[in-house]
Amino acid sequence: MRVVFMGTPDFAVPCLRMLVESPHEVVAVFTQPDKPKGRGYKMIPTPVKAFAVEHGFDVFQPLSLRKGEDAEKSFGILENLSPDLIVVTAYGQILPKEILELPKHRCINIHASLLPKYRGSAPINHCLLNGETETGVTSMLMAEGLDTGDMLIKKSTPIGKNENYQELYSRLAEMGAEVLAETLTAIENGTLSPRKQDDSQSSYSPMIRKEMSKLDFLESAEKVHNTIRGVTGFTTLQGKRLKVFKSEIADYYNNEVEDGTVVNAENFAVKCGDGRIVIFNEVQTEGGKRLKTADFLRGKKLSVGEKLG
RNA sequence: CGCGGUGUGGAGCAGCUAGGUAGCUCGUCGGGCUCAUAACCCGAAGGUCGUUGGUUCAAAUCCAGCCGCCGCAA
Repeated sequence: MRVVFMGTPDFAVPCLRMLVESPHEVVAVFTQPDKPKGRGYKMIPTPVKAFAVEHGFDVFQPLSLRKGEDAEKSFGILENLSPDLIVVTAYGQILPKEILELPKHRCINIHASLLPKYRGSAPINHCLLNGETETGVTSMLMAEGLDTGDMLIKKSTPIGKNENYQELYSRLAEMGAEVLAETLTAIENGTLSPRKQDDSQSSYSPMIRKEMSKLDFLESAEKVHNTIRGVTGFTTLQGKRLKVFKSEIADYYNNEVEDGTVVNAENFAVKCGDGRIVIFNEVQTEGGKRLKTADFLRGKKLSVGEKLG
């Protein structure tokens, strides 16, 4: 099949790689425009673009597919390419009806959740924030609504108790490629069996806002832990910003100190609102590297009784 | 030219403000103690102090450029 691929972040790369390794022909790659990013406003290509360029694909980066000059041009390009299928995953743009109906086999989307739950742009984060124990990847036939299309193939996986966003993200990205492969096979064999989503069971996961990652030690240890896992928590230690990447919940309690107090300086254990303790396992201060707590504490003096936040 | 931090033996840091013997915690190696241990004791190896140049009798430390890593912001 002649396939057009649309995707933007790392999550989409395994799917594109899968297409490269398949017998299908990738005729074009669409990705979001490069944006000035990082310190000094350097222009950074999207991961999908970097991969696509490396493999010699034509890359298009329209500002919008829905309106304006770019949208018209893009539609013209797609018409000319006359793809059999458009594969979309984590592209970051909504496709207009004309495009959805253009390819012979329509457009399919790879989404990182067990639909109809966690529709929207940040399913993985919200899954972790809510302390889900299972998630997965679903492929669907794209419809006009946001992630509302009929489901094709769904794979699930348990979520580790202390698994964080990055870990789950990369697992699901690989799983996405598997789901895509199976979906393509089904399309070729004509064995697709689209299933409608049960809208009454649906939920929506909006974009992550900075404020969501601020740790609030008045909350329960579980909530704090889930924030760390889902969106990488941050707080303040000795006047400096401290990011927390990994954590676990201790099996003991402490109701004698204020919330947010360090109760063990040897493993960076902090008391939370419900009296339970969260242990930080991987942290980073501004200017510093990301470190395992053991390494972090070798150079940083931390004492019991210190308050965070 | 967005703001700021940082680069010191294998790891994490101190030392730099007021230039002049390279320090701490840990790891590694050797030995000892112990029924035994990631515990304890003794000892050893290992560093062009990111890089280039400047100031100086003397630079990890002061000055300038370059490179790398990171926080904020976008």
